[in-house]
Amino acid sequence: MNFLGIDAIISHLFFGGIMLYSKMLIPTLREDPKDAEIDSHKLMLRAGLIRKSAAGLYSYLPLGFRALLKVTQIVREEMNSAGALEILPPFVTPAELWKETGRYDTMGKEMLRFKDRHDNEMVLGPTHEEAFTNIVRETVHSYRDLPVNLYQINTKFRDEIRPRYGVMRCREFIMKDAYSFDTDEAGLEANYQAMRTAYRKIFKRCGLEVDPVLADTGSMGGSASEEFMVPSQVGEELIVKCHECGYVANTERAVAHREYSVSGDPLLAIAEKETPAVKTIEELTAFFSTTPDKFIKTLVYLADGAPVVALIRGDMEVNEVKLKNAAGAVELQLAGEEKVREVTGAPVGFAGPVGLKNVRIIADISIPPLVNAITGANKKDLHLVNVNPGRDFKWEKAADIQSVQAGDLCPECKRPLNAYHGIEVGHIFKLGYKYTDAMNVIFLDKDGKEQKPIMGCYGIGVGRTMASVIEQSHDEFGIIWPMSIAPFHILIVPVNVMDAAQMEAAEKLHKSLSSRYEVLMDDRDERAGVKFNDADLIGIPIRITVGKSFAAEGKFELKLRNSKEKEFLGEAELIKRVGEIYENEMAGFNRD
RNA sequence: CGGGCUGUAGCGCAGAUCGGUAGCGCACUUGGUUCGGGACCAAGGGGCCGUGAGUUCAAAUCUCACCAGCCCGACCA
Repeated sequence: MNFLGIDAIISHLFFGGIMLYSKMLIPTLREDPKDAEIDSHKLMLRAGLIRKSAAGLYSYLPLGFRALLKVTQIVREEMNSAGALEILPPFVTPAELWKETGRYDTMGKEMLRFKDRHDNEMVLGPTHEEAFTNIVRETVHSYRDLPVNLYQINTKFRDEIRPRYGVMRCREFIMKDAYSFDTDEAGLEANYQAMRTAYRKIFKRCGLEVDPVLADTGSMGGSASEEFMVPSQVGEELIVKCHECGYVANTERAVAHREYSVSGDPLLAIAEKETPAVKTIEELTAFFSTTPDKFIKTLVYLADGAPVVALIRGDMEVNEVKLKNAAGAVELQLAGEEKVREVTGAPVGFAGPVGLKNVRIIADISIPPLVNAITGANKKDLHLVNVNPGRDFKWEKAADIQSVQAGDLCPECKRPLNAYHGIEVGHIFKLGYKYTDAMNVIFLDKDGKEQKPIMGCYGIGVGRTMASVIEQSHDEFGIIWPMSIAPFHILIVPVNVMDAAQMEAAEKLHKSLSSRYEVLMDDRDERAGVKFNDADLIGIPIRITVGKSFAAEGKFELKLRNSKEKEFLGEAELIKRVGEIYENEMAGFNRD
């Protein structure tokens, strides 16, 4: 074989050869499997792309595996051309690495730990910052070796509490993850932007519309971070977007523009007010005949086990991710009734910041400007009026801990924000020095001085990307694959395999098209209806039928999966037309 | 881990109230008729009724325990 480049070789290895439906394993299902809830999951099972082996564990069958490989190949090409280097580290990592950064204790149960026969502690990699940082620590010692951006396309395991939606959120999954190391922040910025651009190309080539949205950095740590979101009703993330100026952010970290008018009213004397069984903001608003923004809502949380009191204006909701970050906590949850009583001395509904002792208080930025506010008195059936922040209570920290919703104002241009659900298919982070510090990665700069590299990391859920494509591109009959990741480009359907002339023509066509395209031929002795229905289900973009029109006038029927039109063409015209369609579709994925 | 539900053939389900040793549709095998949108006829194969214990002459069915899976909440690509 000529040297064609790694990408061509990979394509050849996986996709070469003449493919017959009868020799494939495509176990299509007529009925929806009862466990599948969302369309992509149903269709992946029905079209014979995947089979489940246990909760959150799936096998990719031939058709699904081919599509998956197409996605990984696109990822690989774009990563390579962005200057990243592919490596293959082990899926199992020793616990010591995780202990170095402290994540062995902070990662939680989604990280599956086990011991080998020598009693060494091991981890099934849920992510690979430590492993990659370690490789760089061992191999990179000079600024001349930097920057590097290493990546893998490899199995990950996260012992999800609740796997669901098939391959969309499973426990074992394929992920592309890259880790960049730079000498300085400018270098990181360049790598980050290169990845951002590569990601847009990757998803575009997969036929997906994505939004890069501002995101929370979560347990990875770091400063800037963006998620690549596929808008979808089944998405598990809530995104707010401004159609005016383009501001897009995950609600976990979105901010809203708000006016905090400081009234010139004189501060009145604090006073108790009996409020028998009046607990919710709604009830209180009615009871005091005022508006919700006059109240200080007081919520008790447990941050890593210790109680934290969050204060927010009555007309707003606390965003727990923001609060968690403000509190510097790893885990955060609303405290139970007993804990509330313990901290405040009163039942739920009567908590307030005045007089609270020995507990951290985090106030939303909406709190300090309040004047003569109303809040719980930490006694049953009692509230306080004319409470003034600063005078009557203090707080450890004031931070933006408020939830942002559709209708709130854009922080950039002050127009109302819209909200939609999205599937997170990729995530890019600027990690900073978190890992290189913890693991003491050193290189010598030009002046021979010891420095630490600055890191970024960049992930793509490969299986999830594939599922998102199906979620976004299907109809009542089945999958509609984009040409770029379809398991085959062309499906040839001889209607009657017993008809020698038809079969001969179909085989000849199969041979001549196979040199340039991936062609599957449905040579099964099945009725036309069965073949057409399976064809629609598995969603190959180009369908060529050899049947009636061939018998009558020697013409092939050309139909595209994404259209209802049929064309009837002789062989030469057909081949030309297929070429046009293919080239045109593929070019479309690369256009800006 | 909390709340709700389900485990019977490869898939979808019935049978359970009323205990008597398992059935339907699809899929599968064979033969025939059919043949452009999930055909028909005939004959077949396939089940430790999730696991274990208990009650009983007898358990898919009643009791208890366990296991697994699904849905709703906290984790995330």
